[in-house]
Amino acid sequence: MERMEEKLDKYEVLQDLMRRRGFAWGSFEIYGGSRGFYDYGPLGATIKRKIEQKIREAFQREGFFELETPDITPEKVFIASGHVEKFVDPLVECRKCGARFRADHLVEEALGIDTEGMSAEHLTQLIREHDIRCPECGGELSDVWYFNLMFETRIGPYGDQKGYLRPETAQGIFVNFRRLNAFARNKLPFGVFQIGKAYRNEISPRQGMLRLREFTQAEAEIFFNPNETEHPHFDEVKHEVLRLYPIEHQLKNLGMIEITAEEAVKKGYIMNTLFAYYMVMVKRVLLDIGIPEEKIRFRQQLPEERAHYSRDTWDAEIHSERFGWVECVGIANRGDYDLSRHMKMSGADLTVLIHYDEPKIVKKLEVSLNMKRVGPKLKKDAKRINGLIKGWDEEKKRELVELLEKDGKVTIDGYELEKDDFIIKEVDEKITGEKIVPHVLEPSFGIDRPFYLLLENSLVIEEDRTYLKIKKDMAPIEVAVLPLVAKEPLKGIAYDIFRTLQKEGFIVVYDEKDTIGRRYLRYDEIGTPYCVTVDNQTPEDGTVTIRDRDTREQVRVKIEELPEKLKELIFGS
RNA sequence: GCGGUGGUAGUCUAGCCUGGUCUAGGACACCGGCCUUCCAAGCCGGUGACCCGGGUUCAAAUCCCGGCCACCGCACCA
Repeated sequence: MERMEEKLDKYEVLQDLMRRRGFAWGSFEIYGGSRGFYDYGPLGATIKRKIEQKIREAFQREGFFELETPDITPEKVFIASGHVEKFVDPLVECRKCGARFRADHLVEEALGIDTEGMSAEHLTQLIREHDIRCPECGGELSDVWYFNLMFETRIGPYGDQKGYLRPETAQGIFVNFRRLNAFARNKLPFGVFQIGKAYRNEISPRQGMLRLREFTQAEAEIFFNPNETEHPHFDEVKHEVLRLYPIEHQLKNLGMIEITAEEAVKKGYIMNTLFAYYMVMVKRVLLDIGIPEEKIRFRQQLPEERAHYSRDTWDAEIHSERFGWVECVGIANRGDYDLSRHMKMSGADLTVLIHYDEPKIVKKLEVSLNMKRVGPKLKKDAKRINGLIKGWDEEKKRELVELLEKDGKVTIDGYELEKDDFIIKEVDEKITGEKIVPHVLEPSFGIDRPFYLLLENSLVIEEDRTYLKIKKDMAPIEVAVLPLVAKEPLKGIAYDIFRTLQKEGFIVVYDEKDTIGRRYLRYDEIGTPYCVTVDNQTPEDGTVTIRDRDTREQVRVKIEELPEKLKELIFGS
């Protein structure tokens, strides 16, 4: 009970801190606010950019290409992607008590049947036929309607084209596949990423920043040959230990396991080294952002949890004192779902030619009519039937030849044809490669959730101070320069140091207000890792002190050495 | 969306039940000044609020209705 209060306390303290010191708060405050939207203040926006930058750098280290595509997207794209059909919940309302339910869940429960893909009309019909009633009050239920979680809009002044705000950034990458593939010079695998906004009209957003209607994602789509699922650099990461929570362990309540990436693949927990490689990458990015290792785990999604496009998904979850394990990154095997769907819908060729090491020589039957002989017989139909035969596949041609060998004749389209009516040749065909639809592995980072969880995990409440023990290079203000007292010559010297550090590229502030202790705590609270203090010794020997946020200890350094020293301390370089 | 509780300066809160004495009080924070030589010291001065919209009433922070937002429970979370 006491612990519960502490947790609530910490959450309250953090919410207060985020608002008061300019990290983040609910949007549109002066008009009463709107659920599911959050603003990033000056310090929050800085941290958010730093998180994005860490992810960007990680993707770039893998050689991925960055892309930027529109938020507003024509309907066709999401018909192809399945979002128009599948990104919906069938809802039903009780006419008596007004309670709302998932219609499919009610029907499944009442009749024990699979409702996957059923229309609203069908569900309504089933509810009427079997007189399914409100589980709360027994009242009559309304008709079923589908609620799509995408925000709709109209493109153009006459509303001629329907559009949606994208519910994921991924589709912008898939629809650009031909150009991206050309950019990659037709060579798999390659990765493309996009950092941008996505929108979901959540039925009931709650939990602060954890379920937003507009949020930022960093998604990478790795296009690979499904026959080549080994990552060439897996050796570099194979000893990394991952904390896994596989499906089976969830179903049988077996708890989590800690296992190296290599063992996880060997024992079949993770399907291949390609998948495992990117799980390690995701873990390292989260560590780089400053999430403590013990707060990270990978949970495999249960089949019924998976999105419509997913064959297998592992979520990187971060532990929150307040909310438990929170999904922050999804790593999904999307197979060829998206490219195949876009290929069908648009007619574009989204395949890649996979070259064989050596061209394959394949024996191939060429069968056609001997027009000289059959022409007079078939007259007008000769050309048509010839085309028909040429278009047959290998198997059908073989059958034809066998029949001719056996019977000496065959009937096609009402005409009886003899062996000599055909020209049959066996030729060698050189095949240089094979066209495949690439498969996709997708590590998809949320940005807002790690942002919140980074702050929550960084917040330290002590007897005499509350401070953000945020990873030093993630701090929104990296250095504060403080004259011990607001008097010359200390003020002037401090201000000069401030300008120098600013020009050196630090995010730095100058502050002379209030007593020194108060200022230290002011910067501790927003996570500033170092305060540079100009004291009475400074005018004498040109040294200042650097105070450490976490230990409160001070070291004295020469002013000229400050930029170098601070870079080393903050960025470790 | 449903039900419950709530919404007073940047933050926490007094006042609300029992309408007027509220020109809305306090603390912290913030701004200006004085003082101040290392971890939230002190003094002086200052800025700043009744969530929004209706209604009842001579009179509404206070009572009633609707909306919005927050928290809790339910439902939802591809």
